[in-house]
Amino acid sequence: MKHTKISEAVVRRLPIYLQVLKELQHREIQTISSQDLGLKLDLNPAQIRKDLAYFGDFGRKGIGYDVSYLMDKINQILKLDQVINVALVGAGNLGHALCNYNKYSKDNMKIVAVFDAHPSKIGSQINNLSVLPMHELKATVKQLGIRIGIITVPAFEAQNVANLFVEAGVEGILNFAPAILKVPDEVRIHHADFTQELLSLAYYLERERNGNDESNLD
Amino acid sequence: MKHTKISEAVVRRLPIYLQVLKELQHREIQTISSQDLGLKLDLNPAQIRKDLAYFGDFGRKGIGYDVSYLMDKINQILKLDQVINVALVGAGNLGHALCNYNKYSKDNMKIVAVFDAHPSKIGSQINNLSVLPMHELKATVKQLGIRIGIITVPAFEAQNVANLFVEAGVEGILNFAPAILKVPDEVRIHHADFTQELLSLAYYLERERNGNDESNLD
DNA sequence: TAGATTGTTAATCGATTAACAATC
DNA sequence: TAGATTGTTAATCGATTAACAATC
Repeated sequence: MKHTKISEAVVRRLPIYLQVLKELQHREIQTISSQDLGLKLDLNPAQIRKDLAYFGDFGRKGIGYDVSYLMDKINQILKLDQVINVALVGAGNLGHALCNYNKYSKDNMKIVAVFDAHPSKIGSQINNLSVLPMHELKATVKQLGIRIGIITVPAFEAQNVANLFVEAGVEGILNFAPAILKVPDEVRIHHADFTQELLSLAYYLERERNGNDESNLD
Repeated sequence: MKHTKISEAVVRRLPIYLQVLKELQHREIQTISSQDLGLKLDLNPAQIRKDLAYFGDFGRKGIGYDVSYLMDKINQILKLDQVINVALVGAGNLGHALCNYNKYSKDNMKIVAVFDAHPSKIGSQINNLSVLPMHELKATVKQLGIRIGIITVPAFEAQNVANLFVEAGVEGILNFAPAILKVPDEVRIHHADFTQELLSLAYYLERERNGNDESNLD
């Protein structure tokens, strides 16, 4: 099946498949069926087959999917078969955490430059990268062919940083600040705002465990 | 409109509404229409009205929504009108980032205990909380009435930590580790795995900008 | 061969959007 | 009053699931 436009829901599941496949490979399991993948991920096997079939015929009838082969294919689909350079702005704790994480990750996305606006941060080392001042952002992005920008600054500065990234020519932005950012349509923006995950989690808690027995909302 | 079961998609939008409302309140704007909210958030106004109408009649025909009133209502819906105590396991950079962020946030979710397995971390201070050893987790959760657990440990330890949280009786878990965790149905689990956001972002990049002009996937 | 499992079509389910009467 | 905007029903759109022929 070819090039219907792929829905976001499908794309968001691909990294999850990849995660499980990595684990299977680690455990030296050669082959997996959509059935078993579905069990691991709480997903319908038909959905998994359909997701994968958008991109090609990766499985074998009667057998299932070859783990390594499928990993390769999903990596290709996600464009992780090429090196993708990433820049990060905001050398705080979160910025540190991402850089560190990245250091140990085995995929082709690499944070290759870190920026911060605060003079006290500039020049400090985050795993063998020197923190650079903001005015070097544009030139660095061009020079290193950086294609993705990560924003880990406070909310009130996030839009400015996004503007700088757009101006510098990145294709995608991953924003960790709790702010809604406006960018041109051709730049893809993803939000990774954990406060939102936390707040929506609260919805599912039981109400009023102790005392304070107010009437209901409605 | 009352108690149809509310879909997850709706619940996940509530914190976003809250975010915009906060900003409007800050700018001393009293009232907003679904139209204008929709413009700010790139959402269909009908959807916003429908989302809110699941929970009550919060708007006024011909006028719109009162900003403060709607904030109060959404806070109630999300149960943020009560104090919700949170524990965090994993005092690394990411753990630090979350604690710090939390310190400045004005809502009622508070990280009130931090744990780590590593002896060198135990006893160290993260904004006026002492990092506690894992064996105190259960008792502390009970004692402080902790209802949500945050996991910021490496992937291979995440399931163990989740088990401890479940055993201690938390109602919800926010997992930052790139791992699929199994928990009983009665415990709600949300994932905040930025690697997945990053990988799915890569999908939307242009393919092969320089050289290496391979044939297509299919 | 018989059993397993894919890729795909058709059926179902759910979420988004349009439209509009009610009303501020 | 006239204009604006809600809450809600009906229409549309899209995503998930079931079912099954093809085939390893």
